[in-house]
Amino acid sequence: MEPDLSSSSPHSSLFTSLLLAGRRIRPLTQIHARIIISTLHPNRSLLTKLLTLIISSGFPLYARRLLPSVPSPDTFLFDSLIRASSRSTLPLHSLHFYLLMLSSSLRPSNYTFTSLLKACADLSASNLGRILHLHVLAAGFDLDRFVQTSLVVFYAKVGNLVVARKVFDRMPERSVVVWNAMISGYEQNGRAGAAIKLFYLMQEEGMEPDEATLAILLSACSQVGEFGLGKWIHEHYIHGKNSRLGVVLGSSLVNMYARCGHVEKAREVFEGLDEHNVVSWTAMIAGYGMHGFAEQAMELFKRMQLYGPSPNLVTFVAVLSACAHGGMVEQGREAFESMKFDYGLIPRAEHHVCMVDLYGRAGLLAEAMKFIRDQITGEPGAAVWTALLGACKMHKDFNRAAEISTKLLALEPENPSHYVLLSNIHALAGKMDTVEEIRDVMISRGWRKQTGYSLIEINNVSYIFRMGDTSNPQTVEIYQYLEELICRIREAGYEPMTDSVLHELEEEEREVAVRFHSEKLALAFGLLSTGEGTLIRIVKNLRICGDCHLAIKFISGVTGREIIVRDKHRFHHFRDGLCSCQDYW
DNA sequence: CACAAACCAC
Repeated sequence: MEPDLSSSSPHSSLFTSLLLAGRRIRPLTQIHARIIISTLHPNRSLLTKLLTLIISSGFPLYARRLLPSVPSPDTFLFDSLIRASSRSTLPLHSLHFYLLMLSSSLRPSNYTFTSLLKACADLSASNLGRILHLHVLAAGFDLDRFVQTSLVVFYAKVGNLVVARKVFDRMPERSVVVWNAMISGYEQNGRAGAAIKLFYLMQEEGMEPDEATLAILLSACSQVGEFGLGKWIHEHYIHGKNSRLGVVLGSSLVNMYARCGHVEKAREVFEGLDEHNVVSWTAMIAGYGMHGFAEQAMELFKRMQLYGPSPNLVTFVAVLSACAHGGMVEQGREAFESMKFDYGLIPRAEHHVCMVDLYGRAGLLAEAMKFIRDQITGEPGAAVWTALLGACKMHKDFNRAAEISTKLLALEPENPSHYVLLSNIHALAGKMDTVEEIRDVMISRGWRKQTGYSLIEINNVSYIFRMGDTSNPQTVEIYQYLEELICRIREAGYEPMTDSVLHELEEEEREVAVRFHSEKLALAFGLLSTGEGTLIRIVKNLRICGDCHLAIKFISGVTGREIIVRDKHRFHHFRDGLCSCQDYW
């Protein structure tokens, strides 16, 4: 008898049950039982659907046991299993199905490779993906647009931007999706400038950006503080197109405004959204947190708990770090307990780091140690020790610092930033011989310190300053004005903090006096170029140094200007001689 | 016959 697919057939009723069951393992096992006891011939497409759903519900091993019962397996069966695995929480199983597919002498299709490459991308399985690239070539799918796009995504995700770009450049036709993949690849790997440059190329080639392009670009703007472009995207593409602002772009905008220093504008966009989800709430809370506005962050978090969606792990990173930066120890502790007991979330390493930071910044170093002992199962990660070491530096607890740095260097002996931190601590302790030793080690390993720069935007034009910079046409005036400012703040009580700062290897070259640090130059230029009362915004790529922080506090006092500096970690709002970070950073 | 690639918060 021909299989009857009309609504009365038993196969069809099983199919309907499968669709109803969805990705829930219990109803799926019941359907499996019905198939076994029914007198029907096993039906391949029915079993394909069943196995796919079983994998999607997280039981790939169950599916593997069932697989031999599928009659005359075909490419579509394996493609479905590979695809379901690649999107599951256990993407590695897709490789197992691929090997079974090959050993069944079935030819892979272009669909096979898109899923496999996605699995490799998500697993950061760089070698495996490269081998699969060879399989793509051997199977003759290297000209398939979908496969090429997957290759771009894969190479970008594992950080091999050169090869990703090579595949991208060789594509005869590029969809908006592959443009987005390549731009996103740069952005994800910290190459925001390259991402923005590729977007300009995309425009030149007449390719229209879509929502995803804009979301990626807004992230790139956030990363480097390119407020001009971010604002232009908002006005030109989002506002200008008169389309309603969805929650995805809305969250990107909230993040962009906050990370470019416009936290009130971020709030305005947030309030204007028709729809809020956990991402938009989290973006706004994180925005307040990074500016040191812990009260506003906590107020919003309370509102979210009352009227918004359930906070997730990322929300708690934002909440805990806001508490840490605002010195709100008790509220942070409560939030951490609430996360576990009210929301059933299991804290991860990043939450532990926030808690250590919370106690550490507040000077409760013993409490931080106790937290590590009691709350962290297994060996704490390097990030936890880094946070604690930072706290030791802040509170000048050199004995504890020595103990912790031993653990840290044992865990990650090849991380240059640990050596920078250690060198700074020894400099603070006045152990200049050790500072020299550490510096020699860094030089011998060929570790180069990042050079610092500061960006300032005036009348929609960005200006960049490096230490001791003389490239600006107004250099003479800038340096003169800076000297004058320093005289004025010295009269107000400022004392340069040269000794410790000169040894901060991460900061600008120590050969150059602290007074020519890039943020001071940018600030002097900003004050000269703008009128009385204008807010000054500066973006710095590294952390602001202690001396610049002190000097800018005084400058905000003597000039009556409000100054916002974004450094590598957070924002500093200087006003009337004080900073929003409360000297905690 | 069907199935594919990019997209916001730390």
